[in-house]
Amino acid sequence: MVNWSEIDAKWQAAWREAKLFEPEPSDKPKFYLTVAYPYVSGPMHIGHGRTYTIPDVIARYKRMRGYNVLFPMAYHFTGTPIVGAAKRVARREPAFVKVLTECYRIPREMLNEFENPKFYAEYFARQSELSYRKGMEKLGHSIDWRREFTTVDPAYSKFVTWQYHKIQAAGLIVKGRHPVKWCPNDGNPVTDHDLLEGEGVEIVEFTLLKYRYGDQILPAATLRPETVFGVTNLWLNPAASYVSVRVGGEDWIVSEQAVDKLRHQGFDVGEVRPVKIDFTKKVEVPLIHKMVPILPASFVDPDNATGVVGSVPAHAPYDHVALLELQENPEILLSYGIDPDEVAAIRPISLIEVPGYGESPAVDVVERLGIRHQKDPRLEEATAEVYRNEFAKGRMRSWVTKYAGMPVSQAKKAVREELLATNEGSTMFEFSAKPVTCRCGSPVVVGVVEDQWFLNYADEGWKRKARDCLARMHLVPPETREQFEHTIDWLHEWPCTRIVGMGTPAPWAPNWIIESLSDSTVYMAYYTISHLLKTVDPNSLTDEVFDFVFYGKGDPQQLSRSTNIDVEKLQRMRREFSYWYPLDYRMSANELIPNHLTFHIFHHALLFPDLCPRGVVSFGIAVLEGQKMSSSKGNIVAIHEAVARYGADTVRLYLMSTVEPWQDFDWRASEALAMQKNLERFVSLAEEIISLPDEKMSTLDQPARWMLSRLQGHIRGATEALDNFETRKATQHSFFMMMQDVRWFMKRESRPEVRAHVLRRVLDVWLRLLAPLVPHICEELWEKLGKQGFVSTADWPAVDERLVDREAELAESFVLRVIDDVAKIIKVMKRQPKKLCLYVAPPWKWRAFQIALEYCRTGAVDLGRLIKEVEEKLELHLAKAELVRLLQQMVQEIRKMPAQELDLAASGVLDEQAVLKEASDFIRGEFSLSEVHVYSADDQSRYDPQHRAALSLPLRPAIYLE
RNA sequence: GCGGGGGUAGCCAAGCCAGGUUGAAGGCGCUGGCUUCAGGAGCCAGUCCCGUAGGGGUUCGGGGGUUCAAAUCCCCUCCCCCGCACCA
Repeated sequence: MVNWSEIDAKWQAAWREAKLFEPEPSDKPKFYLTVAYPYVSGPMHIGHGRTYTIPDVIARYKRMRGYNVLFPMAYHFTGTPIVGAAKRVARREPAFVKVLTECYRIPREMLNEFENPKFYAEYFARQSELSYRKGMEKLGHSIDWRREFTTVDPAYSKFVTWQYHKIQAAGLIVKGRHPVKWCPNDGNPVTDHDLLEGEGVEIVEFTLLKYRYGDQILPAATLRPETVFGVTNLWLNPAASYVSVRVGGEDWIVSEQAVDKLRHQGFDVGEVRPVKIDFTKKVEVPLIHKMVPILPASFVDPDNATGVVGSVPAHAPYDHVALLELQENPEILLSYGIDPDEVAAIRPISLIEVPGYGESPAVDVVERLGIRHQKDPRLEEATAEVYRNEFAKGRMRSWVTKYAGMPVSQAKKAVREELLATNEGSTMFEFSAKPVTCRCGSPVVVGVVEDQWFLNYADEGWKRKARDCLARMHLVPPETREQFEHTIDWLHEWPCTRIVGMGTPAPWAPNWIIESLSDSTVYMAYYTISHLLKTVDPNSLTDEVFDFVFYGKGDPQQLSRSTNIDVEKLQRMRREFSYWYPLDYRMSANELIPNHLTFHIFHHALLFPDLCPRGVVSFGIAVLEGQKMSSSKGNIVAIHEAVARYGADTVRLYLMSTVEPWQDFDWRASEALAMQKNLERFVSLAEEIISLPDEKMSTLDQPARWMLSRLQGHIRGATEALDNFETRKATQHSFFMMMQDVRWFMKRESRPEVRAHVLRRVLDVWLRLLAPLVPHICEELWEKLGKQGFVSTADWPAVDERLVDREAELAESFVLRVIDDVAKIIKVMKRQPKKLCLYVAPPWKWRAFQIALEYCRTGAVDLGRLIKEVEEKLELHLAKAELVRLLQQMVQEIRKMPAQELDLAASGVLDEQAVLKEASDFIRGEFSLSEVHVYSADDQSRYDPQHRAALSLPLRPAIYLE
C-alpha cells in the first residue's frame, strides 16, 4: 500500500519551498503556455482537472527539455452566471440550495454570504477545499502562483481599459441595436442560465409586410418575404382579439398580444383601441399592389409575432390546407359575409421552382402526407420540408420579372431590402419556440437594446489581420483550422457590453460593463506582469504604462515621474513581456473555437500583430460515466474528492491515459480504481528494482540487449508523443508498454547480476519518462533511487543509439513466435508433453526464402518463375510437388510478416539455432517440460521420430512434442 | 441548412493521412491457473468460431470498386455527436 496523500503533500511542499515553478526571464529558451482560466461559478471537478493537467504535463515535459517554462493561472469572475447563481441563493431556490448544501457541503448558516457574488466567486476560486486553487495544488500543477489574479482586480480593469481604448481608437467599436431575451419583471436581459424554461430558444427576425386596409395597416409577419408575389389572401384568427394601435405615424392592426412585444422592441407605440375585423373588406398587398380578401383561419397564433399572416398556398402547406378547408365549407365563409365563389376561385400562385417538386411544392407535400385539416400537427414537418428545399434549391420563376432566376436564398434578402426601402415593410423579432420563462416566473419577451456596443468583427481589415495571424499558427488537432477559418469569415458584430454582471466599465460608456468573453481576449499578455503589478497602485496604471510595457513606447524616466512607479519596475515589466511574448501555446476547449479562441486571435492580430500566439490546442469535452456533468445540478466528481480517494498521480495518469486531449473524455470510477492498482504495481516493481544490488556492468545477453533496445523505442515514442501533445500515446509508451516489457524482462532474464544492472538503468530513465505524468511518486522513487535533485527538473532522457538493437528485438520476437506456436500445439493436443524438439531451417531453405522474398517485394508473385529460379539456383534434389508446397508456404509466410523484420532476417543476422539454444531453458520452464532440444533440420543425428524437420521454414522452425 | 467530428471485437480506444508486423496495440471487464494469515491484493495465461500439431473459417456501420494484398485508397449509402452567438 502506498500512502499517496503523504507523498503528494511532501513533494508539493518541496516544490513550493524550492520555488521550482516561479520562472524569471533569463537567457534560457522560454516556453510560455496558457489555458483558459476557470469561470468560478462552482467547484473544480474532474473535467477541469483534465483541462488543467494537460498543460501541466506539457509544461513539465518542456521544463525537463531545458526550457524556461511559464505556466500561469487566474480566475474569471466577470459576467452574469456568478451573479445569477448568487441571486438564486438569495431567492433560496430549493434545488440550488440543495446542491450547495448537500453536494458541496456548504453549511446552511453560510448561505447568506453566498448572496454576494464576489464571495461566491472567491469561495470557488481559492477559498474552499472545492476551489480551483486548491484543486490545482492538490493535483501538483506546476503553476507560478505569484501571477494569479481575478478579472475584477482593479489592475486588471486598467488593463482592459487600455485594451478597449486601443480597439476604440482603431474604430472597431460600433453602436447599434440588438435583440435580447428580456424579463419585463426584472427589467433586465436574461441569459439561458436565468431561464426556467425555454433554454436554447433562438430569436428569429420576421419581416412585416404592410397590407393596406383602408387607412390602416395590417402588418403580416413572415420569414419568407420573397413569397409576397404569390399572396392570394390574408389570414386573421377570428377567435383572437385584434387592436388598432398607433405605431410611428401609422395605424396598425395587430393581435392584442403583439402590442407589448412591439413596445419592447423599440417601436413608438401609441394609443391602443379594440377593433372589429371586417372580413368583407379587401386589403392591398405591398410591393405588388393587388387587392386580396381577408379570410378566417384558426391556425393563426395571435401570440406569434403580429398575429397577422399572409397566405401563399403554393409554398406554405398551412395556407394551402386552410384554403382547401374554406373552399369545402362555404357555410363558414357565409357566416363572415364572404362570397364563397370568390374563395372557390382562388388558386395557388407558384413563384418558386424546385427540382423534385411539381408546380406547387406545398400542394405536393400536403397531398403526399394526406393532410386535410389546418390543425394537423404534421403541417409543421411539411412546412419545414418545403422551407428547407425551397431555400436550398429553389429559384424564382421567370414571371417574377425583377427577381427571375434568383436563388431563393438571395431573393429573400433582396425582397426584404426592397420592402424596407419603400416602407412597405418592417421587421420584428420573435422567439423560435415558446414558452420562455424567467426564473422569477415572469414570461420573457424579446427586448431590443438600443445603444448596444459591438466589437466590429465584420470589419474586413480586421478579418484579414486575423486570417494572417491564423495562417502562422500551429493548430492541434489540425482539423480545427477549418473551424477557425469558418468562424473568422462568419463572425460579425459582437455585442461586447452588458448592463448587468461584474466587470470593467466600458471606457467610453461607464454605465456599461465589458462583457466577459470580450474582457478575456489578450490576458495572456497580462500574466507576464501580473505579479509585478501587485506592488503597484492601480490608479497609476495609465494607458501610457501599458504602452511602454507592451510596445516599448515612451520614456521610462518620464513615465516613472508621472506615475510614481519605479523605473526599475517599469523596465522589469517591459523585460518580462518581451521575454515571454509571444505566447507559445494557448489551450482551451474546442467548443470555444467559435468565440473565445477566435476572439483571442482577432485581438492579438490587432494589438500585438507581430506577437501572435504560435499555437492553439483544442480539448474535447469531459463526461462522467457517460453523462453530461453539470455543476449546478451537482452531478460531478470534485477534484478534492478524487484526489483524496485515488491520489493525485492516479487521477493525473487516468486523465491523461484514456484519450488524447482533443477527444471527448469519460471519467469512470471503476477505471480510476483500476488505474490506482496499476500505479501501485508500478511502485512495488520500482521498489523491488531499487532494492536490487547496484551491480557493475557485465556482458549483456540477449534479453538484456532486448530490454535496453525496447527502452530506447519507448523514449522515442514518448518524446514524439509529448512533442505532439499526445498525452495518451505518451502514457502508452511511458507506462503501459514499459510495464509489459519490464515484466517480460524480469521473467525472461535468468542471470541476477544482469537483471539488477539492467533494471536499475531502466528505472533511472523510466522515472524521468513518467515524471511529467505522475510527478509525486517519481520524485519519491527518484529520491529512493539515490538521485540528486528533483526529477521534475532532471534532464529528459535521450535515445541512446548505441543501445538500439534491432537484432536483439528480432531475436526476441522470433523466440516469442516459437513459444506461441508451441503453446498452440499443446493446446490442441490436450495433454502435457515432456519433451520439445525444435528443428531450424537448413541453409538452402534460407536461400530459397531470400529469392522468394525478392519476388514478393515486386508485388504479384509468379509462382512458376519462382520455382524455376529456385530450382536453377539451388540445384535441389527434391520432388517437384514438395518444392511447390514449400515455396507456396514461404510466400504465405512472407506476406504475413512485418517488412522490416523480414529485411533484417533475410540479411542473415539471425542465428536461429543459437537464439533458441539460449532461450531453451526459459522455454522449458514456460511449458514445464523436462527436455528441450534444438537441431538443425539437416542434422543427421537429430531425434525426429515423426520426420517433422522437413516442415521447417526460415523463422518458423519445425516442432515436435512428446 | 451551414461548419466540424465520428461509427473498429463485451466496453473504452489505437491503427486509417504514407495499403502488407492486422484476429487487429493498450486499458477495462470477464475466464482459468499459481500464490496467498480466500481480501475489491499480487503474478501468469486466455478471451470471434471450429480444430487431438503450429491450421482453417469469418470480422473493422452497410453496399460496390481499385489491388497480388484494404480497417487503411475510390464511389454510393445508413446512422451518431458537437457548434451556429451575446452563453461561460
